[in-house]
Amino acid sequence: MPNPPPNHDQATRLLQQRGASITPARVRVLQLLLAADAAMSHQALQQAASASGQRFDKVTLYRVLDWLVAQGLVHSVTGHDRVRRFSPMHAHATHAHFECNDCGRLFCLHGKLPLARPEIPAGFQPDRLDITVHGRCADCAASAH
Amino acid sequence: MPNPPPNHDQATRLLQQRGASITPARVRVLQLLLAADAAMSHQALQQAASASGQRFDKVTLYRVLDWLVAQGLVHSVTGHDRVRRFSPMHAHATHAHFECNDCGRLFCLHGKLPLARPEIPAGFQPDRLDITVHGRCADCAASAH
DNA sequence: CCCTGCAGTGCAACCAGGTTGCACTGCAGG
DNA sequence: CCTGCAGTGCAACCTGGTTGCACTGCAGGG
Repeated sequence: MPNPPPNHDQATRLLQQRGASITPARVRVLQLLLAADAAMSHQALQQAASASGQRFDKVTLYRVLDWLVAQGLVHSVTGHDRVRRFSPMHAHATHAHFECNDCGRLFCLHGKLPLARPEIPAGFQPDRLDITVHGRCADCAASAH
Repeated sequence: MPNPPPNHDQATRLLQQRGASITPARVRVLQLLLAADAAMSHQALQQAASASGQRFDKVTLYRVLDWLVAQGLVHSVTGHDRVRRFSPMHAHATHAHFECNDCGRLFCLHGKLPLARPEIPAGFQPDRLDITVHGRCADCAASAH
């Protein structure tokens, strides 16, 4: 590797910007999330971390993730398998997700969105809009052709 | 009450249309769902049923619900509290949901929708679109004003 | 230098939604 | 009457997630 650690730096920088204490668990989790192409479940994170030699307790992971979400650095999505998955919060106001029917993976879609809202009954106060597209991800579509 | 049971008839009729065996559990569950103004969790269903004198095992409920979903009579939504909630499937192709941040209840929105799709990366095969509006339901908004 | 306090971590027990395996019931058909 | 099968109930189980508590390491104050 020609240059310093990949998104380790970015992860550390993001944490520093928050003025928060920089612990190995936080750096590693954020780093993994930044490198991932799909949202990661707590379990995937634990495996990925321990595969690279850093073993964290699941409680530590949950707490780190809660903390990251509270800091606004990460957001969580619950798929229909009832498992929370996490991915780094990029700077788009509203964004959609894609959930694969076959492998269950969850991706963030970055394209811009149709911003029309559905009709809301009287008295309801809308706040945020979640859009999830279900279907087949590129990998599953390819392997099933 | 002037006329025969409320949506008991409707529930029975729907089941008959499917040519399926009509069991007390199926009728009662469908009846409760038809009467509800918000999507019901399995737990809420169990309580509601046993409050009206019909006690069902939770396994029975899960199976009845699975069956109803498979029949297309009911659909399930998973809120961010990771609990599945069920509501009768009406005849709208796409429809949105409203999830209350305060009480966690889930409502189906019946109005028509903006049908534009977000941009999908190459290779992905979209299939179905889920839209969930988060915010405060009428009750919670009123009691918090 | 020791004492205190506190954030982060790990371990173990726990909780709740959901599933599985199996035995029981009731009914239709031969 | 026997057989088969759908529906139901019970109990054990699985898993994602939470809670309580003890341990560690470090910063700040005497």
